[in-house]
Amino acid sequence: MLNTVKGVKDVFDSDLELFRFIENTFVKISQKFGYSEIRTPIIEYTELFKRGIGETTDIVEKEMFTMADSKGRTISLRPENTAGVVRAYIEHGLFNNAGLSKFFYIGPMFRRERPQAGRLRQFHQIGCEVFGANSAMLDAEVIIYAAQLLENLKIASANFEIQISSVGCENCRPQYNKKLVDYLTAEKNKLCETCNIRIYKNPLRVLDCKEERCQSVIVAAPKIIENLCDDCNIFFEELQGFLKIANIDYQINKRLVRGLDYYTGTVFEFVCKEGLGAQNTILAGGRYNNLVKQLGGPHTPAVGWAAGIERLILALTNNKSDIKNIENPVKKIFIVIDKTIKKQGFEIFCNLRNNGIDINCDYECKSFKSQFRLANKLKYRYVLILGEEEAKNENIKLKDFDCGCETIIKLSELTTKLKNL
RNA sequence: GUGGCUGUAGCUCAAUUGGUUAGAGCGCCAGGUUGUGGCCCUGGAGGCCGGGGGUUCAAGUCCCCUCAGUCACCCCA
Repeated sequence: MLNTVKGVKDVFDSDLELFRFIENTFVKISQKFGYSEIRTPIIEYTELFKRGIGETTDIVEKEMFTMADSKGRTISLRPENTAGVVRAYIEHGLFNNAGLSKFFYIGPMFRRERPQAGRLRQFHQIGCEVFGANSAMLDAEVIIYAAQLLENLKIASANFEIQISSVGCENCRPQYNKKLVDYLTAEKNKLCETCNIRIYKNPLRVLDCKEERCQSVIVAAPKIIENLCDDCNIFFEELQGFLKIANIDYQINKRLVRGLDYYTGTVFEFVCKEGLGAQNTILAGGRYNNLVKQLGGPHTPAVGWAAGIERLILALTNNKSDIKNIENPVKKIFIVIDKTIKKQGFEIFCNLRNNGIDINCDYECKSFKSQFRLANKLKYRYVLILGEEEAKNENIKLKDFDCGCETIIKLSELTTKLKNL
């Protein structure tokens, strides 16, 4: 039997309802916050991700789906969307537009990882990117925007924690990096194997290690947040002030590290407290002031975040009572047609639909019993009955399943009667 | 990429120490008189027991490989 590719999923029925609920909610809030949608291609030249995300990151090093096109250039399925949006921003000269560029996006991303709870090879993200301002006020707004999204998705704030930090800028990060590497090198025999490699490859990530033996070293390690330059310190203080004004509860996580190279300054994560297993970050992002320039555009400060739709679904199906808030369209009219008068039946069916009535039937004109059973199973409330008698008398019977009562309606009055139900 | 657990009808699961035509519940389809749902009865369809190889007189059951799912590591949304 043919089945789906490993780590990907078909989405339908109630899962799809949840997808739509999240996407629709996100679009609504995005408009409120002044964001406009951008849709970039799912494939990009591999080089974009190498230069954007960082050549030594795990994502680029071993998780991308990459293939050669017929002319020998390599293209990859996007593993995230920031690089693509930045590329579009530069390619279309959007930096010439007045004011900020505020984008939101929705779409599939691809990463070749071993699937597990909250982690798929094709997963879906919603996210945003804002270009053109280096401002703590903006960073605060971006976090408020995310918090409001979760609130509207009915994910209780008690269920997640907002962690913030700063990873410094081009002025303070190199100095800190050196300090950290010196410290880690001195303590290297206390560290686990992978961390010993990390010291040289990506020292910041050591701080994120969960190995027992590394913990004592990590606790005493110099923290970037305590080694920021004046500008970064002021910026981070300012951000916290704005968050307080907006009544956003947050925690400073001194060990917060993002896995993508492009982050500078503010970073944050929304971490779910329970129910998501090991993959408990539902939303994450930060500032990346150098990426636009690095990819060939003018120096343009920027900030953004992304959230995994599948993880949001896990988070919101945790407290099941809240899912009821998703409105289901009420199914109303089902028409039962006698098989001897299919033609009249089909004509009435089409007319009603053309007149804006939501109507369904079984298309096979099976036994009345069977048609009624189907209408009931599909949760219709009203059933129109078109039998030989009704057809002869130019009328039709309407049955209300709720009360079981039936009324006869003249065909000429049918549409208006149904509209008033 | 590494490790643990799992893999029997559409779904949730049974199947004694290896032993005949692999079962149940739910779901699906049909019928329970002549044109009527929900409850209830009756009947029916539907399984290469994930795939391949091996041990055995005999394998859903034991062994190996493989694929998939799942959880964790790792990484990240």
